Formats: sequence, C-alpha cells, structure tokens
Amino acid sequence: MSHIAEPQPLRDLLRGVEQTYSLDDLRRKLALKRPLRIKLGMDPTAPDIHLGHSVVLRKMRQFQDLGHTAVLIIGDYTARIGDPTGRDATRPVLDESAIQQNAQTYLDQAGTILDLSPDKFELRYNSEWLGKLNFADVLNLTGQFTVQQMLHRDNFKKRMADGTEIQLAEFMYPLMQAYDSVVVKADVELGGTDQTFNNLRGRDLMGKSNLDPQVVMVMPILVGLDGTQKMSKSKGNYVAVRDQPNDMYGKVMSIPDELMSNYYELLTPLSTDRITSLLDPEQTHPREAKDVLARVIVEEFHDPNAANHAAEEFKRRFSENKLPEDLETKTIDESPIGILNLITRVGFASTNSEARRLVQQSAVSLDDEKITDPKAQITLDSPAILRVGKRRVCRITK
RNA sequence: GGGGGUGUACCGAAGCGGCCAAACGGGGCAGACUGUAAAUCUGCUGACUAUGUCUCCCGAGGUUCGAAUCCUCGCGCCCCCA
Repeated sequence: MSHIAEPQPLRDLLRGVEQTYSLDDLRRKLALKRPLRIKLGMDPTAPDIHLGHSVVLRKMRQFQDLGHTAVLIIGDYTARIGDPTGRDATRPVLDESAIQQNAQTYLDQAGTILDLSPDKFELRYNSEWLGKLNFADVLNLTGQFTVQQMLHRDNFKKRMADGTEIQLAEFMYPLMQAYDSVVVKADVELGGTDQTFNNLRGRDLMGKSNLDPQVVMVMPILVGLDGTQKMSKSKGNYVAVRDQPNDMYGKVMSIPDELMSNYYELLTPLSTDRITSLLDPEQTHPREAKDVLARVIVEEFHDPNAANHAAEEFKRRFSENKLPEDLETKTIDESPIGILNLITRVGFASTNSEARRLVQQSAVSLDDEKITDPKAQITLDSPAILRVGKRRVCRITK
C-alpha cells in the first residue's frame, strides 16, 4: 500500500488500514471541513481491553486528533442476539446493571487511548432506538436486504456448507448494526476485518435511507504474543491495556521477531522511515528494535518514566540475572519445611507433584544453590531467595 | 419422527478384554543454547505421606478373575432421510 500522493493527514489515516470502502468517499468527506462522526460499536460483555482492540481504538483516536468526533455505541440491544462472528448462537441476556458496569469498565480502559472529552466523544446505547422499533419497522428494515446477500457473508456461507444451524435472528444482527449507523449518521465506521460484512450493510442502508453512506475502514486482526493465533483473552496471548509497565514490557519483548513490523505499524505512531530503519538488522540490532517497540507501547499506556524503568528492570532481571526490584517476600511459619511443600506454599506450583517435577528438572534454587533432591528439608534461619524457573522468584522469611 | 455415527488427558487423535496413568502430534512447563526472539537438542506434562498406592478414558449400572475396551440405560455432539 503506498499513498505517496496523498496529503499527510490522509496518508496517516490510511496507515495500517486493511481496506477502505471507499477511498474516494473518505477523501470527499474529509474535504467537507466539518467534524466527521466516527462510529465504533462495542459489545457490552465484560471487557479486558488488549492491544488487539487498541488497533481500532488508536485509529479512532487519530480521527479525534484531527478534530473529528468519536461515536461509541454500546450494543446493549444487539447483545440479545449475539454477533454471528462469535459463532455461538446464543448468549446470555445481560441485565441492565451488568451492561452499565461493563460499559463503564470499557470506558475506563478505552479512555487510555480515546479522548473522552465531551466535545470529541459521544456515547450511545443502541437500545435507545432499537427498542422502539415495532414489527412494521422491522419488516421495513428486512425489506432492504435479501437472503442471498446475507448468505454471501463468509460466516454464514461456511455454516450453510457444513450444515451448522443459523438462527433466523442472526440475520438481524447486521441489520441492527446497520440501523445504528443510520441513526447516529455515521460518516465513518471502524472495525476489525471480521466486521467488514456488518459494516458494509450499514453503508448500504444509509444509501437506501437517503443519507450520505458511511465510509467503512477495517483494521487487521492483531496476532497474539505467540505469533500465530489472533490476540485474545481466552488464548492468553495478549497484552492488556491495564497491564503494569513491567509486565507489558516483558510481554512485548517475548514476541517473535517476525511480528515486530506488524506491531510497529499497528501499535505505534512512529514514522514509516523510522520503522524501516529500526527493522533493518544492518542498522539496528533486533533486540534493540524490540526494546524500542516495548518502550513505545508502555509509554502509550503509562508514561516515559515507567517505560524506562520497565526496560531497566527487564535488563536487570533477565540480562544480568539479578533480582527484581520489587521482590516479593513470603512468610513461611514452618521450619524446617520440605522443599516441595515450600514451593506449593508460595504458589510457584499448584500441586506437590508439579513441584517435584520442577525440582527433578533442576529448575529450583535456594540462594543460588540448585536443589535437586525432592526430599530436601529447608531450614529457614535467615531470609532466603527461592527461584523456580526463570520467572518465579521470591524471598522467603520465617 | 426414522436411520447411522461419535464421545479418550489442555487440544487433535490412537487404543477396542490383561503388557494402559493410556501411543503419536500440537500446546504448555523445565533444562542446554540465546536477545525471556526464532531455530535446534533433551526431559516432563493425573494425584499422593512416592520406586509404591490411589483415582481416571461422557454418566449410571452390569458381565468378567480382570473393562477405556463387551452389554444395558441415560446424556451430549455430528451426519443422512422425513
């Protein structure tokens, strides 16, 4: 993708975007010289926002910084159906207080990326308008689309092919989301590539409703820390925006090198030139490049100080193999105590058998002395440092 | 409603009466090597008072000296027909 001929703001807006429908419309809208309404829908389920979500949120923030308005829609009504993207057909209906709470949690986290000041941010619940539709309205809405069109969607297509059931109500999901766009008069809708179909239905419906159709911009799905699967909470391969600096830094440092260019593009504001030079092994050692990446990310969610600190701490711990700054101290009231017992007591293993295995695999040391005998009895005269593997360390006192 | 299939550890998948705490692959953990990267090599991956004991192969019963393996009932999932 090269947009060399585009003016700077547009070029920046297009960075990292997988697909724009359509670029011409976006140009035209930007030329209107009025704040555009940038829509993003969210599920009111319990959120733990991570870097994957941040890709889209950062794009939204970029628009805000150019003076546009972020319109965040809480899908409290849509949640009754469940997004077919998630493929599980039914989802528990959330009660109102749970929705409110989830929305608040979402905002707390999204606020680390978005500008929540009232002149640049608008929060809406789609029950506000979807709840008011009567049957005739719904019929009218369904009249705008065809079954063929719905079946065209990858997800439905696949389920038709392999015989998985599709609930009739699931067809409504894209329509509802499309209707949201009509109501809030979106100029641009953002989403992950998995939302392309839904978002485009919004574009259709606006056109049919005599509105200027929204532009749809979809962002790639971020690959998780393991380098293969999409970043998600359930896979455990994620960096939460609420992660503490040290954690965040360490997690980023653990990504495979191949992922760096992707992360740089989608998760940092660094210029393309800068990124190119960072990723060129002739100019920058890969470890250095990853350090910069990790710092930039930590800075975004915390601050430069925290980033520096995390980097130093990381170096201390893993390059110089020193103890962490905030070494945890655990008190054990039994002495002497069997080594296995000690390990499970401090929570470094969940069962004695697991602790035994670790000892036998020489992963355990006390005051830098390897312990390989599972029967070893430990006498705690003075505080001692217990290590299990590379990451688990603490100080033990009586 | 009728017919067929299937259910094994975190996941996929062998096993189909004893040699099964259950092959193999993936994942995870640990060790070596390193840049807490990748690749590679090695070991581990049910529990426990640990060279033995206990629990375990969807659930409940049963057959058998002996069951993940056979039978019965139940539950879940899948496919085909209506």
